[in-house]
Amino acid sequence: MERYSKNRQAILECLRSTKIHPTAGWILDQLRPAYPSLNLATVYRNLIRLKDDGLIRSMGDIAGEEHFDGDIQPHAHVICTCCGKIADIPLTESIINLMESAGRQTGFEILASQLTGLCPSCSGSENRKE
Amino acid sequence: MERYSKNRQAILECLRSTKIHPTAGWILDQLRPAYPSLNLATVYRNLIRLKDDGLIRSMGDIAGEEHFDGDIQPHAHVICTCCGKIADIPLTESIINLMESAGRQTGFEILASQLTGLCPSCSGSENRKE
DNA sequence: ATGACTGCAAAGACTTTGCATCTTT
DNA sequence: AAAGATGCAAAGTCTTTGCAGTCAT
Repeated sequence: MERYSKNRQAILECLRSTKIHPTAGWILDQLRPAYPSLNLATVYRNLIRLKDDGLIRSMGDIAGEEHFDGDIQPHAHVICTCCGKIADIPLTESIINLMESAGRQTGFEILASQLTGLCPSCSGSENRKE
Repeated sequence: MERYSKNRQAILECLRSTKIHPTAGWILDQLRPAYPSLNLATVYRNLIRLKDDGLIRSMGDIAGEEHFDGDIQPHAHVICTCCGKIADIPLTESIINLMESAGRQTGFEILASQLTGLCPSCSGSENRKE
């Protein structure tokens, strides 16, 4: 069953050591120098595995690509729906309360809060894109 | 420039008349009976157009597909990261406050709040998926 | 040895694009 | 007639899968 894998370990560490919320491709790019034979399919497979094992979390698809997060503590993000930029926001008590009350209301087990909108750079341009 | 299009109008009305948050494919399925020649590419093109025009809003990719929302008022969703199920939650004052304060903190123009987690059906099974 | 893990290439799923044709103005 | 909108098919992205070879136990 569970078996050690240098690749998987590297992927997990890569994810834990960055503050950005990377995609499979970004992780591959990071690890390629040290693991020249590493393959994108392997990255995907291990990300799925790590996610299923609860060691990482997926942020879902953002701007067409799945983003992952090495921080599995409940926390919050702000995401630009235009360019995909992601910012962390501190997990205030009001957010925690919100997550809890929404969970009670809906029966969901709320794990993360993603506020979406337009980042400063997109806010001006995208509103009237053209 | 802007020109009337029966297809675009139908897509917009379809989106406004449903409470689910559909994908391009779902919209096509709905409209096919009345618009037999309607094409998926046309649906996509018009969704992009309507989104750029600010008449609809994208919820981003959920479970691999982009979902759209005919309700452009700021509001909140709960999304299951396992099966993609979407639930609306009433826009309470605490959520509004949260969105505003996050906006101030990050400089983003916050438009929606998406709480993610596991729905009741996935909560039991997915946690220990296997 | 055995079964998990990997690399590679092929296949999938959803979305976008090119182009000739049809519509709206 | 002119410019936008559409249908169809081809091309693009990102992701998953099949398979034979490799590695950890």
